[in-house]
Amino acid sequence: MAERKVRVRFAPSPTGALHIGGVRTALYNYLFAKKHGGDLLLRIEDTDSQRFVPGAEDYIIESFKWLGIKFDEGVGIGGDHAPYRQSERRDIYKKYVQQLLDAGYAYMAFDTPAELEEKHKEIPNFQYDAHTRMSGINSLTLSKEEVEKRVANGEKYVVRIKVQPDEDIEVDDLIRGKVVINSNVLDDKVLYKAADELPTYHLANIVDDHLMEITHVIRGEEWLPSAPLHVLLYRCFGWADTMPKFAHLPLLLKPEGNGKLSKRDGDRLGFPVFPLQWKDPKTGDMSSGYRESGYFPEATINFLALLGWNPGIDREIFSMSELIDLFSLERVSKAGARFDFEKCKWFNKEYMMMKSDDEITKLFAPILEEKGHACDYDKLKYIVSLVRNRVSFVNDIWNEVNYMFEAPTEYDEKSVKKRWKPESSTQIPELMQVLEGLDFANVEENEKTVLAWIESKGYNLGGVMNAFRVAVVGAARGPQMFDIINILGKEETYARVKRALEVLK
RNA sequence: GAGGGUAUGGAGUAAUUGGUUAACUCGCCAGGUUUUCAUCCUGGAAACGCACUGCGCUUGUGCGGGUUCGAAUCCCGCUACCCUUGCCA
Repeated sequence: MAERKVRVRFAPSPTGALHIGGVRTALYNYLFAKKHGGDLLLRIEDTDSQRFVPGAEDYIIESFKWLGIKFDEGVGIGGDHAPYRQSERRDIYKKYVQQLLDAGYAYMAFDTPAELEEKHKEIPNFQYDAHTRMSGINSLTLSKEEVEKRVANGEKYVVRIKVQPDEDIEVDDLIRGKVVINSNVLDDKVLYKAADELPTYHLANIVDDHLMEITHVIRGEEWLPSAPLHVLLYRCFGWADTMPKFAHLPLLLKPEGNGKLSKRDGDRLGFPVFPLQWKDPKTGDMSSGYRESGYFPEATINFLALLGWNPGIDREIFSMSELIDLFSLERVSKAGARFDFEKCKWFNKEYMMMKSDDEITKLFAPILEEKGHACDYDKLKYIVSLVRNRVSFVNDIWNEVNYMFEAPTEYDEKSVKKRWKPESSTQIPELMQVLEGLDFANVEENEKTVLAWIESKGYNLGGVMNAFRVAVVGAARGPQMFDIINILGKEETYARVKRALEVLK
């Protein structure tokens, strides 16, 4: 076979917000494609008319835009293989379904859902397959005339694949090696529904992957059991020689216990499982997103990349281009990866520390405004520079600087107990006298002066400064005191100390 | 029930493809630095069992065997968990 250009796809269903596991699948597809100079396509698999959710498609596109995962072709971009929305490819599927029917690889089945349910009840482990299909109502058991009559009457039927029994089907998986399944355990899966004139996933994904010249199918582990069916379909169509290679990714597991990570876990444990905030159009339920929670897209990507894959080197912080460079399916692990939210936060903090003061200040400015405070840009940048390494999120900065904008209304009990000593009541007024003649903007000079004074008096450095801190801030927190009073200014500092002395005694 | 997949400290994972003392990161604990917090630095516990600050062991990569001079890596059996089992994807 001639060397084909690598082409992979991410093919979500527009049934709601994009799950973070799906994001990781898309990421691995992206990394793989870019690593090999190939293309990544975005295909929308909306063949289930029942589960379609308006807005989901836009949500998906916006999510990837935020994350920095760029598609080369697909919905929202276009390309040579359009349309990329399966609901717009009806005629294509119809043609291929007919091909299967004509070749005898598939048949029409008229059994109603109720009839099938009945069979499930009657026969234990019932499945529509080689052993049971002859007792069904289908084009294999009905006369040609009867079938035609039913179709002409507009009777709803489905097309099922006719799986040949007693055959070992091999699936070569790039991550798991060879997986063999006997065709006896496969059922005659529904390929097409006449009711909405749409194929099911199984048929649509094979037809589209073939037509779109997909070379590698990288998808979640939940697809592994149906992979043999897909192999069968490639054979039925005569496309076996250009069949894509498969790679089934390990699942993202709940942080504790077992099972797939779900939306509920996020709600329950307090972390997002969606890239962007999502409001369910039906229920109105809000789900938080990484973006709104203050995660940087690069941090989210970095964290996700290392969940189920590792580059084999002792480093954890990687840019997208480094990830592309390092990525390989061989280093994807087989076992499901438990979602570690703490690690995710750590990543964000690392990225936070890599940002410039300007970047962070610009991100924080609107938050400050929201809190009802205005601040000169340069001053805000100065403030941000003082506290930025104490938080993991830009959103958390407010909690570190609120006292710079609002005088304390009460004093933290623990801090007072530990830091406000009897001698503080005399030392602090003395300190205020020392400060009186100083220019608060001269931080270094002031520090030098005050430290010298403390030493000359034989006071304890920590004792004086911490008491001062409690008086001004209201608690034992914050950056260096001389920076704080510089920001507050003389007037405000004196007012706060005065009040503290009255309250704390 | 059936079929498939997976298994290394609490979590993510590494281990030159059979090579000796199971590494790294997060988290946790302690110490140092500091004007509090954070950063930073150093150290530690943590992979088997138990009456878990300790003790034990037939030293331990889910469990039990086996092959081998040597096993997390290979073989056999088992267990647990996960996925699939829709006219969903």
